[in-house]
Amino acid sequence: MTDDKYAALKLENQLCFPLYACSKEIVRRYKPFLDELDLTYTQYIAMMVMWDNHELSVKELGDKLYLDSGTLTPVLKKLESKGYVTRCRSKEDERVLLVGITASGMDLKEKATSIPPKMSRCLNICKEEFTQLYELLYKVLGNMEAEEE
Amino acid sequence: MTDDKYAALKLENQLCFPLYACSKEIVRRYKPFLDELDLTYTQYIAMMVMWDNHELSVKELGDKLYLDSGTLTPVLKKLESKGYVTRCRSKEDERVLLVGITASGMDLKEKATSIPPKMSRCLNICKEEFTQLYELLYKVLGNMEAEEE
DNA sequence: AACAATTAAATTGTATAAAATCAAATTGTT
DNA sequence: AACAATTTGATTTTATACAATTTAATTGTT
Repeated sequence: MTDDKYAALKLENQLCFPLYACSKEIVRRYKPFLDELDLTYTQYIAMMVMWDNHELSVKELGDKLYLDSGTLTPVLKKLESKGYVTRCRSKEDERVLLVGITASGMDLKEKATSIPPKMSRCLNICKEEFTQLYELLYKVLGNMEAEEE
Repeated sequence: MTDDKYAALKLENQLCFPLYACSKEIVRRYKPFLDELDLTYTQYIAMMVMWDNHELSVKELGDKLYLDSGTLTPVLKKLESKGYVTRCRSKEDERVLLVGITASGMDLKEKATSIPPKMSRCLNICKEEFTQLYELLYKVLGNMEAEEE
């Protein structure tokens, strides 16, 4: 019964499903912590990139986050309305919209330092498992990107 | 610089991010295959459960898929409109909405058998890595569920 | 210089997701 | 039986996501 012709169509034999479920669950666990900063998960990972890069284009941000302008435009407008980032066209190329971090946005980084340790406790996995999972996920991501050739 | 006080806030040191990105990318890879069946990814995993269970409540379906009625109600109405499932209240308990699979819904299973092998090629990972990743993901899911106590 | 091709964002439309609230039905307690 | 508490699904609201289209700007070619 486990190797019938339909075995590959069972939910419990999928890799995509635990990935999908795990991703959603983790985002859900972040919510109470992120609520304290008044950030959503998408806004949080966007801010993470901004904390490290200070200024970059929507395109560059999208490449790092695997998100396109359809998703990023409203997220960035929200972050702008909260005063964490600025949005202005590049002088060199008017097509490019440069996203810059504000002083207030940099201040938020300090408050955010409490989040990673809280989430670590939530995941409750050891260092070896973290590394294994991390490497496998980036390998799969790499495989898929390579496929686009 | 890698172990400064902000290291844990870098995107490349997160586990959540490759999980989130990987999940989205995989769902995106499914799209062209699922388009042939006129199913979205969420509809596809819902059908997977239906192919195996034939009839169950929205609650039971939600428990299996980690989704609540807010997400499932529109998905199931769509699947009903396509003629793949039926939706009717339980005679024993009128609060319960039973989802049942139709003959047309079962027929779809045959067409869907082509999908798993296509996705396998897309992921391009060996059996050992598949198993490792699978087990790590279910372990994390289990840890998070256990935490709810 | 003229203009086709390309590129970057924004917009539009469809489908998720999750939290919060609501309504109806059922169960437990007295 | 009366009624409070619980359970189930639907609805509403907010925020993603992504495909497809549009607009504006830039680049490449002749």
